Amino acid sequence: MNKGDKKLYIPSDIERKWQEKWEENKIYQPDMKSSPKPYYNLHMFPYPSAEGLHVGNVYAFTGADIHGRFKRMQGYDVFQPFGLDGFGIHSENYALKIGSHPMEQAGKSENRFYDQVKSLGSGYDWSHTLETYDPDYYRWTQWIFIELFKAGLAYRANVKVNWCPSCKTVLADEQVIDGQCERCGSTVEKKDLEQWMFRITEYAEQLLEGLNRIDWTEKVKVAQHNWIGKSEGARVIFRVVDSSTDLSVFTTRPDTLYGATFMVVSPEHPVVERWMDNPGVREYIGKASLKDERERQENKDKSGVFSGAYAINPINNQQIPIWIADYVLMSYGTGAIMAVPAHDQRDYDFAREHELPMIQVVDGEGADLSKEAYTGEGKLINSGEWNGLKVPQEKSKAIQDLKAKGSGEGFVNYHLRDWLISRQRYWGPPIPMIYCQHCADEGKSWFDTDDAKEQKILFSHFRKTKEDVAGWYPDENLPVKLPVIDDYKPLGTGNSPLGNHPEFYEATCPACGGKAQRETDVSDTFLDSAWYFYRYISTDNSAHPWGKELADKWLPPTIYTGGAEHSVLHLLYARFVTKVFKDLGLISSFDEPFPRFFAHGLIIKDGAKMSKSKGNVVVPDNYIKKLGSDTLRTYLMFLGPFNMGGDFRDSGIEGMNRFLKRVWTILTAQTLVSTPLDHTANSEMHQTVKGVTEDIEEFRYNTAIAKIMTYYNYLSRKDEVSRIEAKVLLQLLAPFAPHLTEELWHELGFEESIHISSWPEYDNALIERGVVVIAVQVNGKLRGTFELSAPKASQEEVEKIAHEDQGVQSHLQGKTIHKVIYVPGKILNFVVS
RNA sequence: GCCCAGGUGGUGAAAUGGUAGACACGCUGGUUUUAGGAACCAGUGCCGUUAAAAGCUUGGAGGUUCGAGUCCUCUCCUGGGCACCA
Repeated sequence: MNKGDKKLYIPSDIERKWQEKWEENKIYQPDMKSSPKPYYNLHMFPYPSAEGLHVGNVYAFTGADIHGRFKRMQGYDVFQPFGLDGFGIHSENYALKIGSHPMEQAGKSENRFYDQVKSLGSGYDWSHTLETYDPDYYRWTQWIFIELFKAGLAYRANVKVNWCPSCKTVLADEQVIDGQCERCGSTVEKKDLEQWMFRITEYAEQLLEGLNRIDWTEKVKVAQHNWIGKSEGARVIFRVVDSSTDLSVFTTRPDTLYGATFMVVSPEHPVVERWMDNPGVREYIGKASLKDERERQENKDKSGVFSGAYAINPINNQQIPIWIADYVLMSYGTGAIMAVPAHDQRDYDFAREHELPMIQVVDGEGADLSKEAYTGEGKLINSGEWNGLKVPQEKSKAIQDLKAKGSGEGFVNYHLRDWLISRQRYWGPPIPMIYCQHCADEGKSWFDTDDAKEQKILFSHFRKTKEDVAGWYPDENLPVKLPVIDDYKPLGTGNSPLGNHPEFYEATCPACGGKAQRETDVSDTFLDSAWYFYRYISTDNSAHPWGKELADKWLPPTIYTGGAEHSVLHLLYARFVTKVFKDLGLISSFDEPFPRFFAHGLIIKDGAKMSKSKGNVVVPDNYIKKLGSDTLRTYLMFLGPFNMGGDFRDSGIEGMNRFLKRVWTILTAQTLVSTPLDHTANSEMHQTVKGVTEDIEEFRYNTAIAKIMTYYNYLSRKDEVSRIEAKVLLQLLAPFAPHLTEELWHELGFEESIHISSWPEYDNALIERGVVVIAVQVNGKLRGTFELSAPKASQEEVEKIAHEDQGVQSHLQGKTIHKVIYVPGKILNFVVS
């Protein structure tokens, strides 16, 4: 290369070219069957927004791609797939909005999205793509539903669902924000509907325990921990006076039972029905049900009504009144509580409001019941034989006594609820179940069939579900295809649009052969995304969702990267499904899907989250066209640590483009020499390799890039750059700027791709510098520095030189030196007075 | 209220307890260019100064240490999540 044949860096000239070459040469396609060092580099697959690729997507994909490229150069057989999470309410709404059929729209979005992603130049294996709306994919989603059903983990229940009166549809919990519809802002109502549920609560303990064994971003683990929300306490049974009914409550403080002066049940509690005609009850229930979710959450006032009934406190046989109040939620615990106003602030407030008695049973420091409830620790008083117990430490004594009396037991309650899987929507995988009224009338279900008895089912283990599925049979002729219908708009009747299509729902009962009906709901799209990473490894397998042999080799994914916004839902569902697979024997070697998960940060724009409504969404296309994908990628990674995200600014991206141009120039505009490196050059190079290697390993891409820049700055000041220096510079930069480095790599004369070349090694021995700078401090303040050409010099020698320094001298003058601290090769501190 | 994550120049940010501000952006001056842009060179925490020196500086207050952005205690502020969870 001579100055004469200088060529300019024009990204559009090289990026497409290399992308095609890479695909042609299959450099990102490991041999799934025989790769000796499998490394499954997974990142969260996106929802293919019709607006196209978002710069936040680019950030997430690039961060994962850099990791993959780095591992590939380190000799791993990196499998990095890409796919689309295309089913769901977002896509459907968009289709509705623009008046195009979701299925048609999916095809368009798919093409556009794949094109855009390809223009990023990431190292994906494009022969293993998947889309959740592809029948070849969702047939297995349906298969999984059936597997869960057979295990007794899918059941039907009447539940309160979120209902948006304006959009006339059911919403998922995650689509309700502060009690309002995320799209139109209407206040969400509750509606009773019979729905399919997954018994995720059966796995609450396992899901909690597993968190201890996985290497995840800490805050995500904490979020899951809180979501599962384990609390340990007791279940206590209260007899209702003059009735054969019992009221069971959950409490974390059974030790304060002597202080229970009344009970409170939720207005939705079934027991309330029998008190409806007592004074004020019907009126209160009516008022409470008028309050919407939001009011109930926001108004923390303590309204309530006396039910007219009394209960017996099992520990002292005292009669206490039963109240009905909406501060007790039907959805947590048993929907009824024992109120201990002296030691629970909410009960305290309620007692004050309604002039109910209060008995202090815990005596501790700072207790002042005239002001507030005392919730701290202390000794029991007014508690009969429990007096003197240290609580809450010794609360197990209370549980023991309750158990002995037969009026309670230790109990663990979880915040986690079962997973509501039904959606009355069109754009999702149909739930593959068939319902037979005839069988239902006879109380029969699939669990009574010979089929069921033949299959080794776990039903007995998960008991209590059978009655919830009477009349239901799985349809194993998969896929149950989603038909193309024109009236796919949500009905708002609690029925899916498929419910208007007899040609879809009419079926034959697999058991009695009579007329039966297909389920017309589709499943939650979180089910699609709970297992997609299993499918990637064998997208063309038509006999099994993933294939045992490949699963043993490639699963679980070596690393998973994605946004922390999926901390709870997606990541929890995937863990649940995996644990079920393990219990069903579908997988054998692991029970956690993501042994390592790294949560990346969020890209914001001018200090604010990007959103369509704010009009500050950055679309990457133009940047790629104008400056190239390499510039955009490297710029995004330079913004800050990958786990922190960053603020997108136009001015910064130009700067990154200039840096890449300079790299281009230094390697094309001068002749590379092949003379051996001197001591300094070696030290600089090995130091850089070490630093960059360690930074990439830890996802500190920003400092890795800074170190590459520093190295470039060093090279640019040298009279001549050697071939080995150029080679290393390109290799270190290759994961960030794959096209530019590939082009220059070939200019250097290499035949094979830089991306499958071996990552440079470093030698610690060569890093040591010949000259070090020693900082001299007096009483901890910097007073001078000097160069030391013998880094191993003794303290005396160093002190001697330090004394010669003018600045140091002036601060030592007239002072007594008490102590000298020397950190070899770094710092010398005189302690004087 | 509870739980996370953060507070460092004009900006994004760096710093195994050891020279705070690496690396960039921006800005200033210069070279080059018909001009603009680009490229290259020099400078750039604050205060001060012709230039230095001295002084100040990691939200605030204490503490440990020869030495603290970093460790400890208290406190203020910002962002995010959960929230009448019994």
